[in-house]
Amino acid sequence: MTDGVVERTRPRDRILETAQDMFHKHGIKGVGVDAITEAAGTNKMTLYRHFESKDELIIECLRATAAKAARIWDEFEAAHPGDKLAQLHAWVQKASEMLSADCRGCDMANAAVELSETDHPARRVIKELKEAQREKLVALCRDAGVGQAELLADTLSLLLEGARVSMQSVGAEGPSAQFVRMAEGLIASFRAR
Amino acid sequence: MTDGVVERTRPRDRILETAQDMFHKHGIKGVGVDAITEAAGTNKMTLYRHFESKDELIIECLRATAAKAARIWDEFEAAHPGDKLAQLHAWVQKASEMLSADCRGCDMANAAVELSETDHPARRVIKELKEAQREKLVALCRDAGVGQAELLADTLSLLLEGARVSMQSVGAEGPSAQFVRMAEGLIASFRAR
DNA sequence: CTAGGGTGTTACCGGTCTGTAACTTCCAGA
DNA sequence: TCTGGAAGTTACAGACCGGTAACACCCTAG
Repeated sequence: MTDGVVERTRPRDRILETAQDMFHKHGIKGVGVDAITEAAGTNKMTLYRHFESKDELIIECLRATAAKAARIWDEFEAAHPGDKLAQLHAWVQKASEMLSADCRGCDMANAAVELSETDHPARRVIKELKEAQREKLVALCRDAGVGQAELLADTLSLLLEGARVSMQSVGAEGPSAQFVRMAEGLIASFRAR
Repeated sequence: MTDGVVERTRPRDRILETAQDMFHKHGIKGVGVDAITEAAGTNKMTLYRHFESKDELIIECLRATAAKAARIWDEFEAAHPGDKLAQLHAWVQKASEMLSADCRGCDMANAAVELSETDHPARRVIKELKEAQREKLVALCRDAGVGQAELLADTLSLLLEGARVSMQSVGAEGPSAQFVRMAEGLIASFRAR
């Protein structure tokens, strides 16, 4: 009925995709494994045959989400081959599009907030994935010919991270509405030096 | 023994203070009312005589935290009476000090992430408190003689919000380490126009 | 046709959660 | 000294949680 993911895919894939969606919408601690398996059209035993624990499932979801995000970078390269500055502007554009009205923020950042135990197994994965994203943006800024590429990349990172969390507390009409203006202003300012 | 808040204060005050601390450290969904009352040196019945539900306690905690934050603004005025630009720099300084190694971020933003249900009673409170903070920063920027005060205030807001969530995912050595440089650069840039 | 692995089903374990009931204890103020 | 309200205590309800055991099923590869 309302499932949508039940089709002829393997249970493991359905669980992974459903869990990603539900973790994103309702938060990690807001979703139980029972609810995930039911929405995925399967059952708890099958989940535990493929994932040794809920924590393991969380980690796999984060990896899958990061992999999806990484694919977007390929689109930038495909749309503007070799033109790194255009790709940087495309990044700003894409980022602003993710700030839609019902934005629930970055899954990795949200997970870091929810999983407050410093020794939670997902934390090191989050750190790794976030650092990889950071290096990508730094490289893009550098290849776009910007001086102080690290500083620009870090500033843009914080702006986006802040916009995504700000949306959840004050909504889309808050400070995050000005994200494109801020980001483009920063890029212009850094390029002028 | 390890309590520290037990003293001769009223149970309601001890519960409120303890709950603020524990919600901040472990997250809202990561702390049960039993744990709060035990740490506060009281019991569950007393909690429910003073707060009609956990949600109500959450809201009171957020209000108390916001009230504490508001008091910091008075310190700025006391330290630099009438000098709004100096107060703005003091804000940057104070903000960066909050980005210490074990920073757990903004309680309101964290709550917004954790309480994903859009109709949760705490959500409207979070929005109100965050909007009040925003207006304060806008007024400070304007009174400091900055053109486009709203844009500067919103940019600084997003930067800080981003820095606080970034700390939780990648740690203090990540992008948030450059917060002061970014903020001061922005202020200088806006003032130059 | 048959064997076996992936899957579904049901029931259960021990623990935790919010919230309540009924009763006792304590202490301050009259 | 008496009294009334605040606070503590114990027990419990009802729900949900992550995770497991035992068993039935079905479909495909040989």
